[in-house]
Order: sequence, then structure tokens, then C-alpha cells
Amino acid sequence: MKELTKAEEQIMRVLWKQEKCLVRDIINKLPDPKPAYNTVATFLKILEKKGFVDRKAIANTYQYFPVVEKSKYTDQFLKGFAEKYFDGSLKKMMSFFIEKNNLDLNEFEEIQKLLNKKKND
Amino acid sequence: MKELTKAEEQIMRVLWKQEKCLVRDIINKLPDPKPAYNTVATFLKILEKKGFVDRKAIANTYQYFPVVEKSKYTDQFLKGFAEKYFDGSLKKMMSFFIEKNNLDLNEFEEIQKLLNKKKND
DNA sequence: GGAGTTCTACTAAATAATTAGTACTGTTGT
DNA sequence: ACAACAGTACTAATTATTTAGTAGAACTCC
Repeated sequence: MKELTKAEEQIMRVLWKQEKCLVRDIINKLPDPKPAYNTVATFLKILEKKGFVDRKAIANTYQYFPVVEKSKYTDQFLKGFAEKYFDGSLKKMMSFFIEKNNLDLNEFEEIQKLLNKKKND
Repeated sequence: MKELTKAEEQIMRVLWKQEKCLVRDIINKLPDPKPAYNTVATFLKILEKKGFVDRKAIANTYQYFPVVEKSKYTDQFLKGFAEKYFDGSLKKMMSFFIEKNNLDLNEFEEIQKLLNKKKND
């Protein structure tokens, strides 16, 4: 799976949220200043070539939709990040979160519950 | 704090590991194909301007060292990532790890221990 | 049935990131 | 003192990324 550049990523994030979109829909979801229609169309073409999106002819236009799942992308990305910054250890990365970021008590407990559940699988 | 581009990041990672380096040391640590001396020197200049590194005259050359801590950078980076992909919720991001990645039993327990310790602070 | 509108394909301009050359400065060993 | 070497500053070439224009196809609605 290739990497996404920043602009490509922004469009993928819209697509992941909406599941399927016309070019116009994507523009509407993007923050101001809105890019030109063709700018978005160009990125969709790039993303299609990279294998991140596909499209379906519908009425007199195309509907675009993600081919790579968001969770697959984030998973790979975070693993890559752990590789680079935490000796490839997800445990170290999680420990870093726990140490560094103040989760509130509820959140701690929810995570613990989840851990217990997982542990018994 | 600014963002690092890929090439800049690679140099920072050497610097974070070594703490202080001459240009030559950095080149030695980089994987083949090794970049030209001047390539590295250029990036160090950029990084200096961006406020990520500083340098000290030593003997007849300069010694470079990081000014931004690695943990500060990763922390900010991961928060930004959580922002974009997990509605800003670190808890969601951690849950994602737990669901997705198979930590082994030991790792689970270590994380739990850490959580307990933190909870009682 | 043609003026206006909407979309696509193709292309290209603008900007950012990456890589390294050249010229100069100072150091070293003889 | 000076040839050979190492480092630095300045500059420039190359490539990747971002942005959007232009031309043409197709539909739309008097």
C-alpha cells in the first residue's frame, strides 16, 4: 500500500467518512478555501491510480468510493510510526500514551475492561 | 512546532538517537545509498532554521544536537493523528490498538500494571 | 435546436521538497 | 610555504506535490 500525501489524505478522509461521493460532495465537505473542482478531480484520479479509490458510473457522472479501508490505513501507518519511534514495539507506544496523556478515570477503566476481554480470547 | 518532512525526519531520528553529531557521523548512520555531505548539511541548516536543532563550534567544525525532544515531537504527532483519525480521542486510538494488534499476554499485563499505577496517582 | 450548464480528460503552471555542485576557507603534513 | 584534504556557505538543478486552466462531451430547458 502506497503512502498518501497530505492533500490526498484530506480527500480520503472525506471519502472514508461518507463512504461514497460525487466530486461535488467532496468539495462541499472540505473546509474553506474550497479547492477548484478540477483539483479534486485530479486527486481522485491519482488516488484511483494508487489503488485507494474506485468509481462507478452513475446517472451522468461518477460516484467515488474508498477501496482501502480506513482501519487498514491507520493500522499500517501507526505500525510504521511505532517502527520508527518505538523500536517497533506497540507496547512501548501505548505506554507512552499512558504516561504522557491524561486520560480520565473513565477512560482508564474502559481500556482496562477491553484489555481483560481481549486477554481471555 | 513545525512539521518535519520525510528527509528532515530521517536526520532528526539519527540526532535523537545520538544526541550530538558531526555531519559525518550522521552520514555514517544513514542507510545506503548515502546522501552527499552537502545534502545533509543543507537539511541541518533547514532544521536549524525551523528550530529543531542547534549547533556548537567545536574544534574546527560544528557539532549538531536536537533542541526539540523526541518525545515532544512524537506526542504532538500522535495527538494530531488521533485528531484526524479518531475524533481526537486517545482512548479510541488505544482501543484500536488493542483490538487490532496482537499483543502477547505479557505485554497486556505490563500495560495493565502501568494503567493501575497511573490510575492511583 | 442551440445557449447555458455540468462534468471529464488532458495538460500545464506554481510551489515545496530533495539532492548536490561550486567556490571559498581553513587545516595538515612535509 | 604549499599541495592535499575537510568543512561551510551559497546557489542551483531535479523531482514531487499541489493547484487549476482549457477544450470538448453530454445533458437541460425553453
